[in-house]
This record gives sequence, structure tokens and C-alpha cells, in this order.
Amino acid sequence: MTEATNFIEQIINDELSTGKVNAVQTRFPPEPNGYLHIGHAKSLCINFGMKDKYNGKCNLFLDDTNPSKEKEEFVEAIKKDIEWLGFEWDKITYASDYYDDIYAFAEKEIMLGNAFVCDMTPEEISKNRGTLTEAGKESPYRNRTVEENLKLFREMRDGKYADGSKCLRVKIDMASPNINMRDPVIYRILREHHYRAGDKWCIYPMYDFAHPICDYMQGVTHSICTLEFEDHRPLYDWVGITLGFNPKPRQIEFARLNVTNLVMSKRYLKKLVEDGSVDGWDDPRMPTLTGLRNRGVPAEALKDFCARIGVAKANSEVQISYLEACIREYLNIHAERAMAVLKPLKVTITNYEGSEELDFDINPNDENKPTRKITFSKNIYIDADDFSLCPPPKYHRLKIDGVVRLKNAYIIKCDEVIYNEDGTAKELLCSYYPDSKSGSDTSGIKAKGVIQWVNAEDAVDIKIRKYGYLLKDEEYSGQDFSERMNKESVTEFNGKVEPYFMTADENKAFQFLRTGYFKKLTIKSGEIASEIVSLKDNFNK
RNA sequence: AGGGGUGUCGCCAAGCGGUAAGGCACUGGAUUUUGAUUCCAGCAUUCGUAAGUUCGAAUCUUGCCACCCCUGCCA
Repeated sequence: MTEATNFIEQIINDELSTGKVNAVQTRFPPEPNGYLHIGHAKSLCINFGMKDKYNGKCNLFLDDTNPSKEKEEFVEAIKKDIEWLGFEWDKITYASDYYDDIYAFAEKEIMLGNAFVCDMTPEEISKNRGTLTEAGKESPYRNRTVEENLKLFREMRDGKYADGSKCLRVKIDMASPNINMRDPVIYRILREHHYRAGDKWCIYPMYDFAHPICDYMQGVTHSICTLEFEDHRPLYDWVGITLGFNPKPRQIEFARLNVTNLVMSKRYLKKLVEDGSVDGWDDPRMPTLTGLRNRGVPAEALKDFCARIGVAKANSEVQISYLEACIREYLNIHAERAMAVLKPLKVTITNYEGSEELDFDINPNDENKPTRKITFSKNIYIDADDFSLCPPPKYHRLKIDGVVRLKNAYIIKCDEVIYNEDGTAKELLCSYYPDSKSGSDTSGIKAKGVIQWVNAEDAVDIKIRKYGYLLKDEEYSGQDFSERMNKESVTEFNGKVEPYFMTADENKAFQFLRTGYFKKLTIKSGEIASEIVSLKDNFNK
């Protein structure tokens, strides 16, 4: 037993110490009807976290009991996303793999006298369910004999009845204050092709019946789900008890993740993909795991985020700045550095001839202090925003007659500005101080600012896209699918970067460019950074 | 209205009868060849609220208030 860090672990610890359970097994149970999003990451971390913490097991369980919504494409995407996060499931299981077992358990409920075939229409059932304050009415078919129920149920299975004309219900209590216990439907007739089971079945089990059975069949000890299933727990337990499950899995509920400004409704995300509002589930603006990955969010940062927000039962909404902090923290430690200018401004070092190779720290946080060579010459570019014609107070970067340090190189002084017709700076003529070289500066000159630069001759053109997130409207209610994309924040920049960027692992190099965390990561120095990025600026608007 | 939940700093969140952890955010200040990072300091006399029990309560009891979920043959 290990120290508990949240209420779920406390429960498990208690059960372990009292001997109620002696091993832990969980499952991550998505329905393959869409892509995983950041909310699933929390569930993933909790479920696989238990596996790691208690040296237990965790299956990837695809809860596919509704053939009209599920697709193979989604299970492949789900697997890929989980792998990306670095979790390893013990087994992949599907509710559809247990259809025979679930069917057998349904017959068992019938034989136990616990279930009956009901001929009422969905409308009638709904009408007879009662209300929150009034008890429901019992179905007139509730007292059919076991033999008749069995015969009817088998005929349902064999396709004798039309979709919706009959269903299998369980006999609990139509007067229960918990509406889920008012003789819930556990099997329905549905002639729909199942992406895995094909056309073998024309009846499908409902979640409330299938889930406890699948958990039990897999040996799940703790079935962790979200808060809205709390009301279903009595039914979950009822199924386990009537069917004699031993040991019976225990359902534990936690509060789902909400992040300020992020749309997390699968239904809405699906709509955006289908109507072309985004390029797909993997569009960087999407809060899906694949979208986040394309945005450049490291898997480790996402897991760190999930670990840090904790697990509890209080409905909450985490500020996106927390997620950003986790990403920044990870990237600051791991991201390889390079210099880039997003708005190139030509600079000529008038008193410099030839070229030389300078050492550049790839990652100052790396103990091994890896470096690489960059070329310095007479012609370079700096960022237009690192130069100011009318600098505000405390402006530390380049201005006329002012000095600034070119990162990893020399201190330069701006002697002259060549203007465009509109009065903006077109080119700067600067002089450098030969004895101010980084690492061996004996010039005694104090340059308060340090700016990035790229060598004109070998700089590479880049185009950077900065993405906002899909934003939530104040009025967002889930019904209105009007334009809600934060399109303004999809901005393109044309700039230049050191050739290093392009020759190295491009994907990794652009990781932090794509994230939009320049400011804290220092791809660019100076104010331009804040002007360019920090995703949070997009949210504060 | 019936049932099920939840209320601790702007946002998460520990705490489980012995006198309010931590993180994010924010505010000062120091270091810094990334105005980043790092660093140090500050940030709930109070735990939805009102009573009660107790030497002692965020923790126990009771009443009240607020918010979330539930009337699919979705999950």
C-alpha cells in the first residue's frame, strides 16, 4: 500500500488493508464514437495511474454497444492517442467481444425472474416512467412467465420483431426515487450494422447492463467513471448482485475535467469536423489529443497537468493558464533552442568583414551543455520589433546610437538608419565591438538588451502558424452550432530562422514555435514575444 | 418538487477533532548574454451559512443557502 494522494486511492488503500481486494485492475472505457480529447487524458491518467501505483492492470476497453455511432476509425485513433501519451494497456477489450456473455446473462436474469420482455413503445415507456416526484406505472407485460419471456427474448434475438417493437427490461421498482431503477431497458432491437460484430446481432445491450458485466468478465476491481454516473451505481450494483458477481467490481465516480474556454463536448467537436469548420479532428485548434499533439504540446506536459490538477468530486473548471504553465515548464527544460526573427530587419555590420563560427547553447538546462556552431557575418537580420525609432522608457533593445548584444555574439551599436518611404526602418547600419565577443568580453560595454539574430546568407525562410483554441461562447449551450472558432488567432508569420531549425528534427524544432510560447521560451527575445504570442492573450480578449 | 452529489484563497487542491499543505495566477525584490529561466519575499485569523457538542471543530450534529446531475430502447 502506498500513500494516497486522492480520494480514489484512499478507497483503494482501505480495501487493500481490509483485504476486500488484493489486487487492482481498472479500465479506460471510451466509446469509439469520436476522438479522445483533453478530458479523456484525465481519465487515462487516473486509470493507468492506478495500474502503475498498485502494480495492477488496466485494459483499454472499447464500450461499443451502440452500433449506430461507432467506427473502426475511432478505435484506431484512440489507440494511437493512448500510445502517444505513453500508456500501455494490458489488453484491448471490446464490449462487442462480450455480446455472447451479455446475452447469456440476460437470459439468466429472465430465468431468475428479474427481467421481462416489454411490448410497449419507447414513447409509452417514457410516459409510464413517471416524473421526478411521481412514481412510474408498471408495464402490463411485467408479469409474463419466465418461459414466455425466454421465448420472446430468443425471438427478439432471432429477428422476429421490428426495431423498437419490444425490449428487455429488468424488474426493479417503478416507484424508486432513482429513475434509473424504474425497470430500465437492458436490451433493444436494432438492425444496425456493427463495425465489429457485423450483422450477427439485431439486439444490443444497453450500457447499464453491459458495463458491469464487461467489468466483471475482465476482472476489473475498480470501475472509475465520471460524476453523472453516480445515479447509475445502484443499477450497476443491482446487476452485479442479481448475477452473483464475486468479487463484484466497485464503481467510483470523479468530476470530469473542464478547462476555461475549451469546448469539450464530443458532439460539438464532431459537428465542427463534419461541417468543415476545422481541418479535422487533428486540427491544432481542437482540444483533442491529436490536435494538442499537432499543436506541439508534449505528452509529458499533458500528463503532468493531469497529475497536478488532482482528482476530486467537486465540479470545477481549471484555468487554461495551468495547462500552459505545465507545457512551458516542460518545454523550458527539454526544448532545443534556436534563434528566429519573425519580422526580418536587415542589419549590416559596417566594420565587420568575413565570417566566423560561434558556439551556441542548444539547451542551457542540459547538464552536458551541448552546443552547435552558428555563423556570424556582416549581413544579418534582427527582428523589426527589436529595434525602435522612438523607444519607450526602459527599452533595452536597439535604438539609434544605442547598443545591444546579439545573443551569443557581439555587442553592436546602431549608427544609422536607412528608411523606407513610409518612414519606417528599412535597414540598419551598425558597428560591432570586436572585444565584446560572448564568453570573452573585455570591452567593458554594458548592453542591457540581448536580442536574437540570424545570419542573412544561410537563414532559412519560415512560415509559422499560430493557433488559438476553439473557444467557448458565453452563450454556448450545446444547441447552437454557429461559428465559434477563434479564427482571428490563426495567424501566419513570415520570418527567418537559423538553418539549424530545418535540418534538425523539424517536427521537434517547430514544436515550440507551434505552441506559441515564444515569450517564455525565448525563441525571440524582447517585446515582440509578448506581442506575438502567449496563447493566454487570446483568451483574455 | 423526489433522488443523487458538491461547497476550503481569483483557479485547482490537501486536510479526516488539536488550532488552514502545495500548485497555477498575481505582487514586490535579487541574479541573468533569452525583459525567459532561476531565486527569495508576500498572498485564507479562516474553511457556503446559522446554531449546537467539545478544553479545542474546516473536520462531529442539526437547520438553512447555493451550485451540478437524473424523467434515451445514448454512453
